Amino acid sequence: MPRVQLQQQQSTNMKKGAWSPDEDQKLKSYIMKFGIWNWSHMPKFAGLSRTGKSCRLRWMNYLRPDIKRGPFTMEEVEIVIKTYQELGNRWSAIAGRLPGRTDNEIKNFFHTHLKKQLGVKNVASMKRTKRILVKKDKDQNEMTNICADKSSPNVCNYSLEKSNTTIITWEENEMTDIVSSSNTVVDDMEIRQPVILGSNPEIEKISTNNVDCHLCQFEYPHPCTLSGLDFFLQFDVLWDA
DNA sequence: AATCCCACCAACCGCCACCTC
DNA sequence: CGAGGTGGCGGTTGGTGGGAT
Repeated sequence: MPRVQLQQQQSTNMKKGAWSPDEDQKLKSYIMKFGIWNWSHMPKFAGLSRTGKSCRLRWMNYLRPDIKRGPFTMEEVEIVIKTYQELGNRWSAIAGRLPGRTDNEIKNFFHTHLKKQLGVKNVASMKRTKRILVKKDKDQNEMTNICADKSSPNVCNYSLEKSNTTIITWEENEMTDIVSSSNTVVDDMEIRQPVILGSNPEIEKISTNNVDCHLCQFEYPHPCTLSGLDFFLQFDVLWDA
């Protein structure tokens, strides 16, 4: 049987939805006793009618003993914002810097509290962010065909071989715009290599004097000295308004 | 009191990378 | 080298609760 079909069949026979306290107890006690050996096969040994994926998610995001619950502290918010600026939407990497917090929790927090303020408009742009970062991780000196969406007239398609130029997304650029617009908290913004946007939905807004030029921005990660906490506090004010 | 709206968050889904055979 | 299995990641969805009307 094809893999996808098998998965679908297994999926339909499995329980879905919210976990009951009984299921939680079964999974927790099984893992405490036998450890994690194989998520796919564990459920039936634990007496659960759940997929391995579902069990893994429940354990990782809720049942793990080292999970930290409750509202985010200011320090944690600062780390989230800083790391997002640095890494983009790599939630697991961000979670790695926040002991006890899960990627899912951080992602939810970001989407409910920070996304609007940071100007993240759509999923496609976030996917681009990921693609760029993966490429950078593999080869710091090579950036090729980063802007994949050739269907849009506003989307570029560059090939930059061994260049110091960095491509950022439109949303990252907007973040930079937000930061740079605050004179009170930004005290040192050094312009280095030009940055080419991955996508610019408002390309016609480009001006020639670089004041609002979205093609010439700061190196990514830009050397902004604005702390994440200040950044958050700014938005806190906006939320209250 | 009823309804609507919205924020929150747990959970699901699809995709991808890695590993093993 | 390719196929299949598994784990991990990120986007999205749907249920729920609380506030507003």
